[in-house]
Amino acid sequence: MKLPEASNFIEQIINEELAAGKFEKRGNKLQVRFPPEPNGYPHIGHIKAMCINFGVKEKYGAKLNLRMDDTNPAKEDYEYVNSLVDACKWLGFEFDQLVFASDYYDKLYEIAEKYIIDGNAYVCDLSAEEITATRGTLTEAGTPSPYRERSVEENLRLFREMKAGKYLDGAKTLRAKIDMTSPNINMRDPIIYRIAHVSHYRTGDKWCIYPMYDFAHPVSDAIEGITHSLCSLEFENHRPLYNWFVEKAGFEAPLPRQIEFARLNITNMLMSKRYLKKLVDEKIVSGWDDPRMPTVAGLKNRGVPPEALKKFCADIGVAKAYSVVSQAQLDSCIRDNLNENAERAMAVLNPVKLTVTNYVGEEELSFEKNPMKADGATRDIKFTGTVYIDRDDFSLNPPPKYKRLYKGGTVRLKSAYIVRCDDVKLNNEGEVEEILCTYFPETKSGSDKPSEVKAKGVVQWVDAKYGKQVVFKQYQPLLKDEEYADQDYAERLNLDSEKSFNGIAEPYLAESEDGKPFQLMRTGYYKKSSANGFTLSEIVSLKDSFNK
RNA sequence: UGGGGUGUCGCCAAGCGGUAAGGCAACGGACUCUGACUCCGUCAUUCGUUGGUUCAAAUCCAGCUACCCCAGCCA
Repeated sequence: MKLPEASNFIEQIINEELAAGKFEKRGNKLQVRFPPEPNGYPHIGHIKAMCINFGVKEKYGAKLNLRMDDTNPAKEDYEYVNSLVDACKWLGFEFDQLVFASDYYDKLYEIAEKYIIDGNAYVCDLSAEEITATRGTLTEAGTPSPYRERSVEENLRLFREMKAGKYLDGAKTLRAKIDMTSPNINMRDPIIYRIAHVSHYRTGDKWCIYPMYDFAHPVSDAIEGITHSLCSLEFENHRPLYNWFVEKAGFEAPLPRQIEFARLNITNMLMSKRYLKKLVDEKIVSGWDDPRMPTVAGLKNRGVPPEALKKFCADIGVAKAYSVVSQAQLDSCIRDNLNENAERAMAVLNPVKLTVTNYVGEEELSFEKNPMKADGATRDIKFTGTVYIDRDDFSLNPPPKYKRLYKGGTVRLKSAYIVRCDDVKLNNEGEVEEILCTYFPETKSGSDKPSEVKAKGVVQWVDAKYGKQVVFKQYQPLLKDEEYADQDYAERLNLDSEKSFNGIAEPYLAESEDGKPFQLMRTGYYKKSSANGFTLSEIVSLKDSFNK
């Protein structure tokens, strides 16, 4: 059998198993799953998990189910399952089936009865507080529940009564009979079913008992025939329990294997669901798709190409070491993709008038749509000699090596002409009101003739007559706020209260008629120290363009 | 103080007993009608630490140390 080249330790494990013939019985057909709980919108952390799972699907021709781990009716809703499905679609990930843990409720119930019959589970009358108290601590063993030795018949009767709705929430639980003295606290008779008279978004009021994750997840995996159950590091301690539930349920080999990897952290980006939900609920942001959100919807809204996110995930790799990836690495992937694919437009965010005093009339100039594409596609832009340039592109006191415009200096108006600044009009406050220039006809963009006149810099401009004015919606950056951010978590992400986080410092967004996004790339900063090249905040979705 | 994990360049991360890949960042320089892009060059005698095994160790063994996870009827 020819094995694909493993690109991470998980695939390495898979290759070893394949080589050992572990899956021959099932024709070496593998199966994985992406199992979010539909209780929030997926964020960039989910994308990493998707890339890992869909990566196995693509590399090994495995089957992949998108499974909603919906075992806690209190938090889940269709709004979230839709957001999860949308995220997969947008990222171009095709799953084989959309399944729900709640599809398995009947089967899960049957297996729970089997545990009882086999003497592996019992109904416990202890209250939540009592269970906590008897569970022991990290260093002390727990004590067995007084209900631990009930007969199979009694357990079965009680469990059926639980299901029938005879008891109040919290009155009883079904517990796995494992080992109250286990050093692994997860093995100290964990709860399998709890009573909750809560309506479920899919099963309605059919059930008043709901399975716990620790039981439902491994068994769902086994039911589906999952071979590799990939999850994040915090479930490592649950693995023995995962195996216990699968084995005691009586499934046949090859049994699903849980493999854990480190979840994604990015500097200056807070991704905890609790935090994001709070931002949405308290209307700090416009919604889950606010462009400042690290959600898939937010990223999409911001103009981030899905391919850039996949590239990012491929670049950062998969490992078990706790890590915080620098946001610069994400930005780099986005920039690369945008630079390659985005159509260009010129825009000025902070306009100042520039008049070419020796220019009369108007003409059409050719503007390259994307200098990275070899097709030479252009669009026409009009020039009348009166334009706006960005205030940052002119200086009254030019520092050394300044490459843009200043009095007496020259600069090229991109795609147009080289101009020389002759004079500047100031207003009462001493601010620049108008820049007066002379242009050099022979320097017209595209002309082959070498000109005497040279310009070191190039600036963007917008024609005063034909340029479109767009109202930018400028978002306030989200700042670290004790009220919204988990302090410890924030500290680990190197959050600096002085700086904005969640990826955007100054997002400018504008709506257009055709909804087609344009990428605005500002020219670099003079000061290399602050940013050599643009940062993410300078590449924004411009849903309209100037001089279009 | 119990158990489970992890420690390789500023940040990710390969490496799996034969003498430290790659990406991001940074720094030089070339080029440029976006100070971008592109290009070329620099960037770990050293792999948490101390010992041991070996002709040979980041890789094997032992001790130490740091950090992360676990005591929800959440996932």
